[in-house]
This record gives sequence, C-alpha cells and structure tokens, in this order.
Amino acid sequence: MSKAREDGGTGTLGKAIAVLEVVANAKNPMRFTDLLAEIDQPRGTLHRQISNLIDEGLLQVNPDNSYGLGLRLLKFASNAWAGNQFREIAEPHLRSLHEKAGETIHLGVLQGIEVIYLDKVESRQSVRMYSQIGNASPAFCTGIGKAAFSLLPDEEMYKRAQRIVFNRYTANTLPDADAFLAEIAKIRASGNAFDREEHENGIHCVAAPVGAVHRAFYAGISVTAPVYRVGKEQLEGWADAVRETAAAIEDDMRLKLGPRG
Amino acid sequence: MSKAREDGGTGTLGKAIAVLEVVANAKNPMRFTDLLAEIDQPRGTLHRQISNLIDEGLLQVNPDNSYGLGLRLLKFASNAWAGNQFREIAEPHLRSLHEKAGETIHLGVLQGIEVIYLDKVESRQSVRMYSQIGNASPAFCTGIGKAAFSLLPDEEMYKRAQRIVFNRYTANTLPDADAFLAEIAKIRASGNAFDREEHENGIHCVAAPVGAVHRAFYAGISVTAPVYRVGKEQLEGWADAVRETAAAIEDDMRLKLGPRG
DNA sequence: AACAAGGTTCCAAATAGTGGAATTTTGACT
DNA sequence: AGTCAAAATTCCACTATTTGGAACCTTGTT
Repeated sequence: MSKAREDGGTGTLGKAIAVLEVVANAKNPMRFTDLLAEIDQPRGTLHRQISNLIDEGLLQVNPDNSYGLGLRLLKFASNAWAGNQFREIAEPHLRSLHEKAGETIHLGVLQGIEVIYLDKVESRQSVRMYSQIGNASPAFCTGIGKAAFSLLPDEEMYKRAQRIVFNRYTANTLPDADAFLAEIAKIRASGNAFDREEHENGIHCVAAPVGAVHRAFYAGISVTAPVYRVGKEQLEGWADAVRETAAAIEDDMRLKLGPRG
Repeated sequence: MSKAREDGGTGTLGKAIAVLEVVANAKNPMRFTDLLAEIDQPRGTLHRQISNLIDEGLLQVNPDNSYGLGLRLLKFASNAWAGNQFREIAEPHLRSLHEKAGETIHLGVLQGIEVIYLDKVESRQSVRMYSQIGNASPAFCTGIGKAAFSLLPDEEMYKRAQRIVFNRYTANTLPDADAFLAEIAKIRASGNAFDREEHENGIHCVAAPVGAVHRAFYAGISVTAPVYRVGKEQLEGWADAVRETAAAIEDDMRLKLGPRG
C-alpha cells in the first residue's frame, strides 16, 4: 500500500475528507489500524474523526470492522449530478456527437489530477451507469484528462503535474512528467488529445477540451472505441467533430449561463 | 421555503455537512444570502464554511453565483456504491424477485427519516440510473421506508417519528404520526409494508424489511407497479415472495459477512 | 487462562473556528 | 455613464473545539 498521502487541505474539514479519500482509494478493506498507518494522525484524533464521519453518514462500519463510504454520499451525488448545469447543457451535444461517430461518448471534468466522468452516451446500455459515471481515472493517461489539463494556466499545470504518480498501465502509458508536458504542448497546438491505449490495452480515444478558464472549470469530451473495431485513421477522422462539439458546448454555456459561464 | 433546519450534528464537520444538506434540498438555486437566511450562522462563519467546502470540491459556484454540490461527491458516491457489501449480496436476490414479479424492484436503506435507493432492477433500462439510485424519498410514505422503520427499536422509532414532516403528496398520504405509528404496528405484525399511492398517484408497492438490527442497519426491498397495470390483489399476491426474498438476503448476509452481518 | 493486538476513552494544552463590524464588490436604477 | 443599495468578502480579538499522549478496555488467539 503506497503511503502517498495528501494532507487534508482546509483545516478540520480537510482532514475529515482526507480520511474519506483514503477509504475511497483503498484497494482492500481497511480497519482502524490500517487507516492509522495510512493517515498520520494520533490514534485518539483519528478515532474521533472516524466517529464523526460515521455520525454524519459519510462513513460506515462493515461487519468485519473495516470501513466503507457511507450511503449519505449517494444522496449528495445524486443531487450533484442532477443539478449540474454544465452536464445538462452538454447532454444534447453529446448525443449528436454519438450519432455522428456511433461510438461511446464521455464527458469528464478535471478534479485535481483526476478525471471524474460526468456523463456517457453509448448505444447499448449494457453496463450499469454507476460503473462509469462518478468514476475517477488518472488525468495523465486519459484523453479527457490530458485535454482538460491543456486548459490549465501554466503555473497551475506545473503544480499539478508534480503531484502525478506515473503508474504504468500499458506499454503506451506516458512514463514521466517530461513526456506528459510535451504531450500537453501538442494538444494546445492541435486542439485534440488522444489516448492511444495508454490506460487500457485495446481501447483508444480522441478528446477535446471544454472549459471556462476564468471560472477554473476544466473539462473534456471524448469518443472512445476498441482498437479492433476502429482503426487509428478512423479515430483521427473524428477529431474535428469532437473539437466542434466541444466548441458548441462552450458556446451554449455562454448563451445559457451568461458571458461568465 | 420551509425554515426546517437541523443543526449539524457533530461539531465543525456537522455544520459543514448541514450546509451541503441545505444546498442539496434547495428547490431553487441558492446564493449566499439565501443560505444565510436558511442556516442560522453569522455571515463570516458561513462564508468561511462555504469557502472550505468549495476548496474541498464538495461545493461549486455556478456562473450566477448560486451554489451547487461539488463533483467530488460523484467520485465518493461511485465508490460508496461499488464497495457496498450489502448491495452486492442483495443484487442476485433482487434479480430473481424481478423474474417472479416482472415489475420494478427497489432496494433502499433508511438514512435518518429518508430512504436512499441503493439499487433497482427493471425490465427496460429506460431512465438514467442516477435519476433513481441515490435518490432520497421520505420514509413515511414509501413502502421501503415504512418497512425499514418497522425494524427500529421503539425508542429510536419514536425519536425519528417526531422529526417527520407529514407533507401531503396524495389523498392517501398518511396524515400524521398516529396514523404512521399504527401503520408500523401492522407492518411488524404482518412482515409486509404497502405504499398505496401514498407518495405518487397511480403508483403502489409491496415491501418487506431487511436489516441487521444490532448493527443499526435498516433497509427494505419492494416491488413497485403502476395501478393501471397491476391491481390490488395481484400486488398483495407478491407479498410472500417479497418477504421470502428479504429473508434470503438476510440469510445470505449472515452467511457471507459472518453472524454479526 | 493468559496474552497480544486492535479499538476506545480521557483531559489539559493548543489550535482552529467564531462572529461582529468594517470594507469591497456587484448590479440595478436612474 | 453615475449613483446608490444590496450582496459578498475580509479582518481579528475572543473562545469553543480539536488535539494527542497515555491509560484503559475488548476481542480474538495460542
């Protein structure tokens, strides 16, 4: 278990959320002592933080004394999703892009150095929604992630890039910050990001950034397809359509949310 | 706008979450002053709390300066759902109940005086998942809610019952605590709860409680159907199957999670 | 039955949150 | 454009809340 902790940001609340984050990212069930090892806080303190989180319904105790995220979070997320203006505006554009490309469309926003998937349009609703929406993936090896990153002001971009841990998911995964930043430069120039089997073997995608930079809002959309069905050329052929859809979403936001949207 | 506030439970964290709750429950977009009116805290304090929530990604500012829940909640919820042992164990049982009844099956857990929907099995996946899973409904006018309530120890039940606001959703909605508690008594005797168009006109359901009382875990399952398609008798005909499924889930939990499950 | 590991409680000291008031920004109306 | 009221933000002495070390229980194991 990597001891890659980020100290909670803002005071007491930050520390509490940091506990949730550790529980969320844990690969195997964590009991009290496991959390204690991961989060460097004194026993008593951590214990009370956990108690509070449980009282608030943000954390749960499993029968084996391990912890899981609390179900109150579901209610909040349901509201967060339903009430999200950006998602609402983007949705019809995603649908029309899906009609053009015929492959799966994703909408994701940058949250720190991760991409959180906000919406998805696919032909056959085979998989449960929750298996994708709300999922977080590393930004550095996904099309949307790299696209969104390319919108960041330089200073912010370097700061976040430093926090990235360059796990090797496939042979194509970008190995380090240099490769990553070079890639971002290309994306800024072309307006399109690609994920060429960098996160998952056999899956590639074209993406484009969508954002409202002055509001520190960084997102992206993508067309994702399996390599066996869609070749490199065909994928690249969608690049313009993806960029145009991204632009249409931005226009629509300005229209519906005012010039500051 | 009802000024029905519950003061955050546990210290600083509770107050912060109370803000999220207000934003989540708000019908129309809330700006700073609106929140200030709803949450009785001094300006400065509320302002900092909001700032902290935004820093943590739990709250967002919309272009019109109103607040919405932050997208970090989606990631947490996605984990909460995927990692939920109860949901995982219940799922196959829900499917087999669906095969028997042919109508929509819900799984929900009691959270305070609300039911949060954890899973759903229906024939045609017509509606987006998020529109149901994670949704919260009042416990007092839903089958699952009343079923779960019937598991509560008396003291706890009375305490929670006092907090219920008996909104009238339909002509059949239970009007007050007396009617509600009488209903609970019937459910305890029979093992089944019904929602006879109490929450939504034209929709009724049979439910049964599922729980692990010594772990303070109160849930329920239901078969829901439109009145025009499924009559009262047919609905009542499923009561046994629903109860048996509930029992099967409880057994399975004991088996897989140990006797304390 | 005895032990160790995991989990819980306590309380003086320190830190982080509070809240009233002053300041700046926003936006509505001449 | 200019003026003004309402909304949003910042500030800082005060205080309540969190902190963290150590002692104490509880659970499961040899």
